Amino acid sequence: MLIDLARTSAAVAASPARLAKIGHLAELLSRVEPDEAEIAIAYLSGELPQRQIGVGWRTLQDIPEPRQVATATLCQIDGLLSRIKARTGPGSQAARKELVGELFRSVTRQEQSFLLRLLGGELRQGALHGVMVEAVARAADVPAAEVRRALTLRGWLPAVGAAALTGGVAALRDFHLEVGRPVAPMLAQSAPNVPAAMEKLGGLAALEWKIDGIRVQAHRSGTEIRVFTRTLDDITAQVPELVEAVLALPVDDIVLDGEVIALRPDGRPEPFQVTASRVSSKTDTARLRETTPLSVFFFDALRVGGADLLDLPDSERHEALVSTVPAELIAPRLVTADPEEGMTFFAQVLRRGHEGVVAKSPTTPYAAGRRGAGWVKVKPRHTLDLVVLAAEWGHGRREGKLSNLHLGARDPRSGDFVMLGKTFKGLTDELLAWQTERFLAMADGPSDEWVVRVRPEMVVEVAFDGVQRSPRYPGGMALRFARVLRYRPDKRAEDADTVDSVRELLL
DNA sequence: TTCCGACAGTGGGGTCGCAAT
DNA sequence: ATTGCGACCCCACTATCGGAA
Repeated sequence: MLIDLARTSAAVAASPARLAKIGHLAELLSRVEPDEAEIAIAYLSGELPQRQIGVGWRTLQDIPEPRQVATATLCQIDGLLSRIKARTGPGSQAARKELVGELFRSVTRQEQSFLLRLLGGELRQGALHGVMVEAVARAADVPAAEVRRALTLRGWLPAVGAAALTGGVAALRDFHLEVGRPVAPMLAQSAPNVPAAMEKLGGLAALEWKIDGIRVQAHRSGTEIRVFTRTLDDITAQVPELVEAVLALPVDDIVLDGEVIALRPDGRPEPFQVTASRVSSKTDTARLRETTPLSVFFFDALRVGGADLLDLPDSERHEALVSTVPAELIAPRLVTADPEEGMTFFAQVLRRGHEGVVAKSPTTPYAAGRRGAGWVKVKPRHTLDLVVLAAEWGHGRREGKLSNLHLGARDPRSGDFVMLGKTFKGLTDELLAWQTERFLAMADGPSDEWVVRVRPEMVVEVAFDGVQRSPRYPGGMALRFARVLRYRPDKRAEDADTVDSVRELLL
């Protein structure tokens, strides 16, 4: 029953202790029917078996009154969500809205609350994937490592969890790396500079170009090629250059990890926006590849010639990569234990216009789907002193606190401030409390339900990765990945950085 | 007893496709 | 032709729990 999940979710949200959350989830899983296990695991880890159904925050406004008695089963809900997803074409928005209304009319208030959070993509119960893996392990009475291993190879926890509940360890061992079925890619931690990254790895490190493009996982079985993104979406049709490159390799059973990027004729990278536009365009690919060709840089091999390499150390996987893929398709790499040499390599990468480096431990296996300690990325960081123009009320654990800051640079000609973007990052609870009080006292001008405008007096030091062209902001530029470093009460607005100094970074 | 790895949460800018206006 | 929504590309950072040291 849906009500069982709603109650479990509420209990999970109410217990701060992770072990207690795991206990609640495992208890539910231990009494779920086999044919509904997959749905239950998906919902309670914040996912839908349909993945996306075309319903977002807007469609979830104006929810009808609930009913009094809970009767909905998981299969009924799942069926309705599939019908919603299937609605496409003219009239589909109204049809979806109607079906969403039907869905919410058929459940109680507590179930509505659960479904709202689930469909809105914000479960807010302090448990998603990571906690659910532990809960599955406990409910199925199998080691969590076995669940994680199967998940690595299958990429979809509801399927793995359902198998564990019905078939135990034996069923989990049946999962293998399958060519054509994507594996959750390994992610990197970060460090402020190359020596720090190398120290994290224990000295010896393989440094590779960090390319500012789109992560790709390329599968080939015979002459069949499939290309997947970080979230395991299939983008094969959008990247014909990559398909041809993989088809030209001498091995026909292979899984590679890499990055695609649009390069200019001189070999320097286009801005990320250009690559993103090219890769997400589904029409006119033939013409686009003439004007904006894609290049690929592979940096890992998960399978070569029928052999799974996930558990091998990085150095051996890279050897396999080098022996199968031509050098011009591989991210340049330097193995060194010398921080000085590492810094030189970093400087060279930046001079060529690329984003930074990823330092890798030569000994670590491929930690699929995890932010493994074996990979550490390093990027340069810019900072500016900007002026707070407004602040937005936060959500969730930031409810009642002014959170998201509107940032402006000084325009020396007009004396006005030009907005360059927003940030909510880098703020501690203490800082959130302080700025809420402070900005309410500084409030000025028209404020609405979400935004409190303030007198442009408070200077804040902001770190960011770069400046990009913006179709949205008045100065035509915006900061990428802005985050607060600290407030500068010692500075006045007149001391803040100007739009001219920001524009210089746009080059 | 302290340290630190892993997770969840809180949102950022930009782009596309599609349906509605 | 334009606008709004949903989905997805890139992402940083803090708080917290609980096992490791």
